[in-house]
Amino acid sequence: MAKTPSRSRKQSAPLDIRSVAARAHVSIATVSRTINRVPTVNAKLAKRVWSAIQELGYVPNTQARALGSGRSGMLGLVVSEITNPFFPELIQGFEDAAIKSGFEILISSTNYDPKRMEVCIRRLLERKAEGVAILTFGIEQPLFEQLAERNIPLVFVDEGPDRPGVSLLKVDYGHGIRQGVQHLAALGHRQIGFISGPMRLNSARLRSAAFLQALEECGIVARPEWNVEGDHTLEGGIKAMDKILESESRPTAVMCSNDMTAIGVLHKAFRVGLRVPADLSVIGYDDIQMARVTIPPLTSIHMSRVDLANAAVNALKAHIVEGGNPQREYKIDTRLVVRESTAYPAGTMSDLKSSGPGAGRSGRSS
Amino acid sequence: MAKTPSRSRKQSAPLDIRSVAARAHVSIATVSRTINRVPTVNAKLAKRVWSAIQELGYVPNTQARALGSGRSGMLGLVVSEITNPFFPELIQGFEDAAIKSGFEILISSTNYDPKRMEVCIRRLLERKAEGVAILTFGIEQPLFEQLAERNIPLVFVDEGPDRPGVSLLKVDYGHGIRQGVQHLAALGHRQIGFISGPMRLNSARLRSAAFLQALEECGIVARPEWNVEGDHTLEGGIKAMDKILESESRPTAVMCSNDMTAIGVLHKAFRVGLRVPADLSVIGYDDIQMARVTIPPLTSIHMSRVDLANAAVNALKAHIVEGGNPQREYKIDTRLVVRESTAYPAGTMSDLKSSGPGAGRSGRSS
DNA sequence: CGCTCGATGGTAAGCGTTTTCTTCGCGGTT
DNA sequence: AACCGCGAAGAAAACGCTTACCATCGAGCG
Repeated sequence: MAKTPSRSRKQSAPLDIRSVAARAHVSIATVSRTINRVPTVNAKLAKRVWSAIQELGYVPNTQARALGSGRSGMLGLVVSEITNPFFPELIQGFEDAAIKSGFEILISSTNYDPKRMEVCIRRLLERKAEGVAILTFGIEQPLFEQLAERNIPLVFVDEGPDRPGVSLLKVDYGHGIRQGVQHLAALGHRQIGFISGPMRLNSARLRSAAFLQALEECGIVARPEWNVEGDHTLEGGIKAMDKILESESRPTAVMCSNDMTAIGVLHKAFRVGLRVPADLSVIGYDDIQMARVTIPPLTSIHMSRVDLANAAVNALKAHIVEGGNPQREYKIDTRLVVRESTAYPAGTMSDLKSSGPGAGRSGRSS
Repeated sequence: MAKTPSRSRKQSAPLDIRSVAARAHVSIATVSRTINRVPTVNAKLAKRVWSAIQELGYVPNTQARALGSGRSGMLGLVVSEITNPFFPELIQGFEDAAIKSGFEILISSTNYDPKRMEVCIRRLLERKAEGVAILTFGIEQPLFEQLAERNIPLVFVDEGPDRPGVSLLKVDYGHGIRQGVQHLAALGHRQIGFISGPMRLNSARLRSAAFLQALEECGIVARPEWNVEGDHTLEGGIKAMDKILESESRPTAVMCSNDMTAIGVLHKAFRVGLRVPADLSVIGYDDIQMARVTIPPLTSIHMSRVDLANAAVNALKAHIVEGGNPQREYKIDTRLVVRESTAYPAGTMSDLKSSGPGAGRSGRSS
């Protein structure tokens, strides 16, 4: 296959569409049409063009393409922090979905920093993203006004401005959380704590609210001192657990607003010698991959990254390619995944083997 | 001036450089120069231009810019899999460094899939990346020939083709691994296993080799049945540990080629009731954030993502902006971080409290 | 006082595509 | 046989910006 004349040292040929045209003895218009698979080009010519492309090793210039066509073919994806395992999984899904729909993606992570966020937005604007998914689970919406004003299709999680072009991914936090609380209640827990995410994120507020409601539905009274604000990080989980342990009595179970927090809690429990789940049951949220291998494996509420990503891409695509006034909201559901960080509270492991949905193994407490 | 008045009617303003020029009563050249901070523009004019930009909310079109200037301002970053926590941390660092140097980044993850890799490369080519860092720790170099042929500055880890424009990040695996082995040896371990990464990755081979050498240096004999190939994933770690446990005797310590593997090992140990570090010491590699909160916290060999990222960006920058024939290799060092997954092997915790570098707490073995 | 020179700002020629508009060739009507 | 229509390919005009080159103008100098 060594077709390169081996002497192609310096800049040699510009290697643009023109050279392909010359090589194939057609006009550049025909080359362009061929590349874009316009059906009207004669099969014979097309073949010549493809060969020329092959032989020359020609690669079209995306920038020029975008400029000429006015279409960048890019979707923006804004996430909060790439180092939280939840997001890479989400990014992966988004990328797959985007590629499947013929788009490329532009990733930006804001690190919860408004300044960075502005930079992100500017970049998306400059690069002429055709649609942007803001999956930060936050409320920095005002910042995205610039995008909305330019009529760029947007998709937010939970809530966003009511404008044409803006879609919403409505996560049903309630369902999973209710399942979680019921699971704990069925196991016999009555003392349940909650570590929320940063309350400026509405996803965190919604989860917190869902928790309180579920608690109430189960007839359990919430104890404010066991309801502490975390920040969705490992350290935040540790600190929050610290706080909970400071209160005079401690809960028999703790539910967390995300898995990183829960892993922090697991760690803290380990530090202070609390056995999980014998002495303390822990439930996470998100069900990241790591949850399967924590010690013990973490019972968590699953929120599908793939569903989320697909919904986001579909929402954007609906606006970009189909146009019109498509569906505005997309439901994302959540569900409890029982593993081994939850069990009967200590001293309760009587003989109610029958109850407790899915809590097969119980505590290895004495 | 107004030679194309028929325009102003259509869909609002085109909001291009022209409109800014008009608003500021200067030529588009001046606007361009102002934006690019060419020093020869009169301060007064510049100010007018900036105001106009501000008032109009003008945002330059990157594609047009790239096309006009022939500079895309993009650096490509190719990683293996974004869902392995090591990489997001690396990406973060790379992005920060790139931005600091005035570049934007284009991320591609290959998922170890040659086909995906080709797509990545094509994308980098199409987008005219000015330099590409291939931080996959693998050996898919042949695939990157296309980039090299087009004289795009490249940076590889460990080894790469000896061409002008190609830089190498030489990771000193030996140092950290030797420290790790010595640490284990000092604790009294003589039965040490190793779980490698996929052997097609040369980083994995190098680590494995470094381990064997360090072992020899310490006068410990390697046991083939304890030296198994993993794949740098959680599941891989679990499976590999499975295999090790199948052998008739088991090692008192296991070293892993990365932290994910080690976490898998921790999990497996938990499953079969082996206490870490009392019954089994475990050492990871990479020192990802998660290593601090595993149970027990993981002793690991630290390889700085930030150093790696900075070196990569610097290497590329050296070629792109400085040109010439800059430094080809960049050293990245590694070092042991002792946490709590390593201790005296069971039955050895005599009274040698003094020895054992940093192994303060020993097993809580009986 | 006329001339040259150095700053500055403007004009216009690209950059590599897409896409509209033309042109051209050809088979079918009348 | 002249004419139409039609489909396919070419010519050329954007696309929004950068930048080489040129024009202008005030100032310094002989």
